[in-house]
Amino acid sequence: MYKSIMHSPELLKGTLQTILLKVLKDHGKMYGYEIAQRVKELSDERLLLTEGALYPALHKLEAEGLLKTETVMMGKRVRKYYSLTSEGRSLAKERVSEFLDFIKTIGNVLQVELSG
Amino acid sequence: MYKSIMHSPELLKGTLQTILLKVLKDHGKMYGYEIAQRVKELSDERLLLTEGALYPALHKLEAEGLLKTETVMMGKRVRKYYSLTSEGRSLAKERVSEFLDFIKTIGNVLQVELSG
DNA sequence: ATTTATACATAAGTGAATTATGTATAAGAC
DNA sequence: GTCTTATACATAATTCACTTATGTATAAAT
Repeated sequence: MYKSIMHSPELLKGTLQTILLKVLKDHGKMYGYEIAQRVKELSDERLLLTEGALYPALHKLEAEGLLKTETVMMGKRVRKYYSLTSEGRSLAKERVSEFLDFIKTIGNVLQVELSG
Repeated sequence: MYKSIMHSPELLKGTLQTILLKVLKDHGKMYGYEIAQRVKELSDERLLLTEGALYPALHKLEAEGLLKTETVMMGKRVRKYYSLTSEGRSLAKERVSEFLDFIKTIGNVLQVELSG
């Protein structure tokens, strides 16, 4: 994935950036693989980020100045830690509130109750 | 659109089918333009379905046997009414529950409250 | 010794939607 | 009476996020 177990992978489109930003906001400095694990855990195995989605998305956010990186050698293995820049932090906030607007709007159209 | 005013049009991807099925389930036999108007109204102007998204989506659902059609001449103008088949009805139900699962899962990952 | 987990990366392909066009009738503005 | 807007359908070209597939390499587990 960013796929799977969720029956409608299409629904997930557009949420990846929001998830990356918010998870980094909540958990601080993290490396790619760690983010994937955290998301898997938080989603109760429902959201499995694949490398093909994850890494390009992180690179893009970095290129846009929303994330900053720090590469660390763990023994002989490379780890690239990502954290939010100040712009990243404010975008995280914005994206989450957009997501809440989005589900409220769709909820109205679908006429469903959105209670936790 | 299926776009616009909503700041993150990306989020909308994958919800169009669900919306079409559920709106048809709730409002019965409708034609394309009418569906677009209804969605606009239900979303308080936030979801504006464009023809380029709407008609191909309806055609696809029809081709898959989820919708049936009835073409009517209104004076000299054509109107194509769509309604759910029984498979369409059951898919509508499934899609809505998938959507609820989806927002619950994403809500957990984003650690947000989803109260109506 | 072999499989699985950790850890990164990128290229080719898909498919839903966007953007752009096209056709045509009816109503409303002025 | 003409011009604009609304009604009502349709489809082709393009975009771009994500999927699928592949590649490299170390470390742990069985």
